[in-house]
Amino acid sequence: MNAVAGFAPNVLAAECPSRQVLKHLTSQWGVLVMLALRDGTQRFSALRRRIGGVSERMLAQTLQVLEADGLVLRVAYPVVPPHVDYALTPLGMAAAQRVAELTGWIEAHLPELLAARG
Amino acid sequence: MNAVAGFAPNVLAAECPSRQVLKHLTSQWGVLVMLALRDGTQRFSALRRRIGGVSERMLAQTLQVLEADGLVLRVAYPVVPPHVDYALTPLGMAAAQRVAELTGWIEAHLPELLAARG
DNA sequence: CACTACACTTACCAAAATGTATGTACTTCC
DNA sequence: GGAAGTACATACATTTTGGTAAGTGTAGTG
Repeated sequence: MNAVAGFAPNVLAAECPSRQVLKHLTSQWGVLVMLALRDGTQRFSALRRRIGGVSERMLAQTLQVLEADGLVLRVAYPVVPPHVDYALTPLGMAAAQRVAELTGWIEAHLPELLAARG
Repeated sequence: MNAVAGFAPNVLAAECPSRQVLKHLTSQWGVLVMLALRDGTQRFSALRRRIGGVSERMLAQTLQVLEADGLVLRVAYPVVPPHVDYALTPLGMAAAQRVAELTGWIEAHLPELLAARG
């Protein structure tokens, strides 16, 4: 399939660039941002209210990282007061689905998980 | 289904206990440990060699947290030199599957993800 | 008999993640 | 006209995370 194969990405390898993306996607706020954005385009402050406990600083930073990875799309309207929309790119939607499956599983099995704490 | 319903776990809520589990599973080394353990029971030092870049300290710590969550099973044989086996519990296997789907997706779409960096 | 392997633990330190507080420029609401 | 909302940036402090190095006790390996 890949004409320029010869290497296969592997997250278990320390030098593999996939590690970086993994870190971004599985960062504390990265996960929650992706999740929140699954419901569609939202503004910065809406996201902030939606994601419990996130600070402005962390939300801004996380969105920038995710945008740089091509997972999140940022659209700023040059108006006052500022208006900026955030949404998932097609790539981001695919990633967010996997993230949602993980978090969904956690939520569904939380009783069992908590029961493990003797 | 749930006789004692009245609350639904939601990772977007700051106080929800699911947040803790999420943090453990998506921690830098947590992800990789779960992934590595999918191949079956392994010993500490084998895991250490398998997971690129992990230190003894972090591996030990991560395994303990995952064990406390009921995701990883630790079996120590009282022999000298020490022999300890680590494996996924049934719960852990289910979780690891979701984790693997996420990392698998990242690995598969790494070219596109890296291309986003202009 | 020195050395390595095993599966850790502990102490110490550096680096990264994160929170808090503040400022911005302007507009709408009360 | 004072307050709140908007989407951040920036400086500073703190918390968390992670690395390094050393120690443990015994047994097999050269």
